[in-house]
Amino acid sequence: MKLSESEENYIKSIYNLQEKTEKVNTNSLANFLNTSPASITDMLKKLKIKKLLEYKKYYGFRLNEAGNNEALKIIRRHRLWEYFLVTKLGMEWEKVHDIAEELEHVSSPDLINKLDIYLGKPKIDPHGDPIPDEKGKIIELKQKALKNWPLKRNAIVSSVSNQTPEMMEMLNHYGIAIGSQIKILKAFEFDGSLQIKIARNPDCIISGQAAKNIFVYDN
Amino acid sequence: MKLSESEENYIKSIYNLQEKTEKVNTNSLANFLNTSPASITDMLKKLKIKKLLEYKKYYGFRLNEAGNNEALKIIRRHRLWEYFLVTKLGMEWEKVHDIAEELEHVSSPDLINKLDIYLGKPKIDPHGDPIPDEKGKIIELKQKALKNWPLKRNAIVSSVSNQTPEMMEMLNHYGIAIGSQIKILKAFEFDGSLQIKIARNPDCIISGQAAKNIFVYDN
DNA sequence: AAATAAATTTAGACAAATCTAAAAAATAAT
DNA sequence: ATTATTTTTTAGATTTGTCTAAATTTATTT
Repeated sequence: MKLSESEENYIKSIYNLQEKTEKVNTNSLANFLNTSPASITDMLKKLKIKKLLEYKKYYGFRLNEAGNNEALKIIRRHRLWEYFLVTKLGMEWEKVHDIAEELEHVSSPDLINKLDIYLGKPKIDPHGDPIPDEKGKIIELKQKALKNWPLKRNAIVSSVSNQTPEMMEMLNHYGIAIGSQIKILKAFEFDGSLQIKIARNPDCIISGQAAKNIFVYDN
Repeated sequence: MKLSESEENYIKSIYNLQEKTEKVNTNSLANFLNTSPASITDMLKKLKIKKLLEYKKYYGFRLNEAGNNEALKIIRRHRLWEYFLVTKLGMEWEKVHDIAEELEHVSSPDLINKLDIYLGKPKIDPHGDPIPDEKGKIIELKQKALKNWPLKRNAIVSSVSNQTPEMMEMLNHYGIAIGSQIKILKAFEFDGSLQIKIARNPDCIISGQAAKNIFVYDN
């Protein structure tokens, strides 16, 4: 299926939001993409016509199987390019996202498969996210960044990727350590910050930055 | 200067056509880009407003210095990606053009400079065309593909890149050999074929395909 | 040099992707 | 169970890049 750059961006974003919630709603997608809710509705109609979306007016939407497959192709391209930028060009993993965002729209399957082979068919990208293979299959990670964890689901802290003294100090302060029980109570879309509950301590708020660096797995 | 993908395509095409003729005209650019002449006029107005073009209504146009610099940046990206596709991903040089055409619009200077370093700052792309450096400078090649040679300018055949028996047979037939005097009398934009004069032989027509593989230099 | 042909530009229309403001529907609150 | 609030959709406008058809300008013929 031939998709415009814009359609691809919507599909990818819906896919990403679906990781956290069953059904996606207009406002959260508008917020995520920095567009108006009206634009979202417009695009939803198009994607529904293209049969990539389950969408009932006023009641939210989600990708159907075809939509999911398209999303996985886009994500595969994105993550392979990120891997390339970090491992071959020596860019820092915090800085490659925007460039991969552009490269991902170049959609020649031959290019992507050759790139995949050249990179040694990596399974995980520099941010710790899995890279779909040519069939769209992704390895199941027990471990995920806390920022990608669903709301209100218990987890155990498995690792911390940015082990600076400042980071460790903060974790200490909140009583977060490897093995801690953790649960997200609320996610603020505005800045990615999270209200969390650690073991039996009182609730606390951590930044989106911190939430990218704390990894957890199922309880 | 921030340019749209479309603007970039026009600028690059004008640059390429300028290699062969002093002033470019509406119809030849329309033909080159497979659009209508009316679309060309529309875009010329925009590029003139952006001060990238010298353009006098009805009398043709050409890039000014700013336009040339933009063109060189786009061409640098295009040729570096072609080099990457051939030398790193193992694609064939006849097949990389379309993909490079898409990749060239990703315009992060940091990306391109890191790619350049990674590739070893190549000076010539897989088609034998020079790659502009970060300042837009290109090495002066005495040797150029015949297809890029200006009309009615004497040249000497310096080499032939596709030395298949079929190719050699044809060259033989026309009396084309290394060292032959050669001159283009007319170029057919439709298929890239050329009417040429070799030494004192009668005129003949060669295909665009052949014209890509015959290299010449100044007399 | 007047008529014809070719090239170029203008006028007006259209699709894609976006917006703002207003209307409609669903949810929450009293 | 009404009312108020929030969310979502519609209506109508805008920008970019494109088109066709008609008008204009330049070039070519006779």
